[in-house]
Amino acid sequence: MGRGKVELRKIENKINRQVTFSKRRGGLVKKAREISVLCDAEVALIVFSQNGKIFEYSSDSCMEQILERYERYSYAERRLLPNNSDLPVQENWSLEYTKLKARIDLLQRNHKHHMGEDLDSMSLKDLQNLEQQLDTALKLIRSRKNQLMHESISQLQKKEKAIQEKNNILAKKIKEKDKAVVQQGEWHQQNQFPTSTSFISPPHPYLNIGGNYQEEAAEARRNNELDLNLDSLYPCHMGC
Amino acid sequence: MGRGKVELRKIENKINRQVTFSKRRGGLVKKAREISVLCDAEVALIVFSQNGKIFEYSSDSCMEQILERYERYSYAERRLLPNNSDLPVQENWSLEYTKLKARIDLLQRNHKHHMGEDLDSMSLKDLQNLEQQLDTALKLIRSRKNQLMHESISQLQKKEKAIQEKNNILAKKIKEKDKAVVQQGEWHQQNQFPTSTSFISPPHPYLNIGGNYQEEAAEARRNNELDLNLDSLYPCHMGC
DNA sequence: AACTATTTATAAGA
DNA sequence: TTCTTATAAATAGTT
Repeated sequence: MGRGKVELRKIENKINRQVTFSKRRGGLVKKAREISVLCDAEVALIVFSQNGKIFEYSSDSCMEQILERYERYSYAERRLLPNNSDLPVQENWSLEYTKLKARIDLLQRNHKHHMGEDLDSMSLKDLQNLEQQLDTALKLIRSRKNQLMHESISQLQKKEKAIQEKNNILAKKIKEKDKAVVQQGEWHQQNQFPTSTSFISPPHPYLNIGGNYQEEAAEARRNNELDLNLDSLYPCHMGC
Repeated sequence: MGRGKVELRKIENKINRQVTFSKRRGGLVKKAREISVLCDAEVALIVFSQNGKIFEYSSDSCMEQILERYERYSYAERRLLPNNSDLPVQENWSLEYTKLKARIDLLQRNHKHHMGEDLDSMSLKDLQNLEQQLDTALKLIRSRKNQLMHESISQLQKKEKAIQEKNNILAKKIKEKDKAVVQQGEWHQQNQFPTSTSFISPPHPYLNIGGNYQEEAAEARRNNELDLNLDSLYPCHMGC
């Protein structure tokens, strides 16, 4: 719009550029105000001119509030932000410091709101927003909690089943051994006075083996009891 | 620009408002891009639609960077002296920096958890804790929200009552005037044919006055209707 | 989502 | 910077 069509690229003439900036800045702010009024929208506009001068517009509520709202919203969208582990150079220290301080302020204010504090400064709309956000978060948290608990339960049930099976096997073996012992006893009775040879009977291997099995089974039962309370599983999740 | 001139105030029709928002949002972003390219400016634009949807534009560098620049600027502006006593005088800047970074990391992690993100790293106990915290916060937030709404309602009711009283007074006045008119009419009937003098009756003053009162009352009712929707009260809370 | 009559923004010139 | 003006661009109302 204007006497000539304009190409969308940097205006080379410095004076022209400055004049255009000045004019268009006014237009942009006007349009921002219009959309905010006409459509009841919340608008924040920040413009830095080429020579570092700042211009800003924000609808009804103050800029800080809109930015805070923005931070709240955009958090989900923003993935890992550039985590510059490299320390900035010495000359920028005070600037860096101020920047970090500001960021901490913002995060702390936000955190207070998430804790239900300092709500007096919030508008009805923001409150509804925050409510919805916390509600969603709470659902996610409860769902995750339930998931963990279900995992614990099913793990316990599996363990219980495994131990029960082991017990059954052990019990069966014991029975078999007992039967063998009884048969052995009958055989001994039948051969109580041997006719031709006298020898010292060695300690019967099966009896000892049987005894070992019984002890093992008892220990398994003890372990079972111990393992069947939740504590043994919690450390996986309770730690860290 | 458009078929008709548009007044600078909220578009009442919801559909229209939404359509206008959509169109103007596009235009606004386009203009923001244009000024940033043509004039080599840094621009950040954040728009929240009435129903809370977010739209953003930021020139070349990312939004976060511009906002940080803004924070830095506004922070510096707030404290007129950029290098004031708030800055630590330590020579050990790097330690200070690391500390702040750590604090930010902590706050950010915390915030994510409050948003229901990154829950996998949390233990069952931590989850239960967080759940309780959010639950408490949610209760506080809802309570504050309700308080605001109740305030709105009672304010509206007060307003309604005042207007109703005004209406009653107006109605009473009209009745009185009507009565006066009727009496006047009767008086005229009694003196319809004067015996001695003939004169032209002037337009009766009371008739006009009565008419004025009725108009006033009608207007009051119209104002009543206009003022009784919630929008007129929201700005008290919606703004900052 | 397109169209188009208008209004509005603004580039260039003064 | 500000004003003017021709013209490009945006958009309100309509289909």
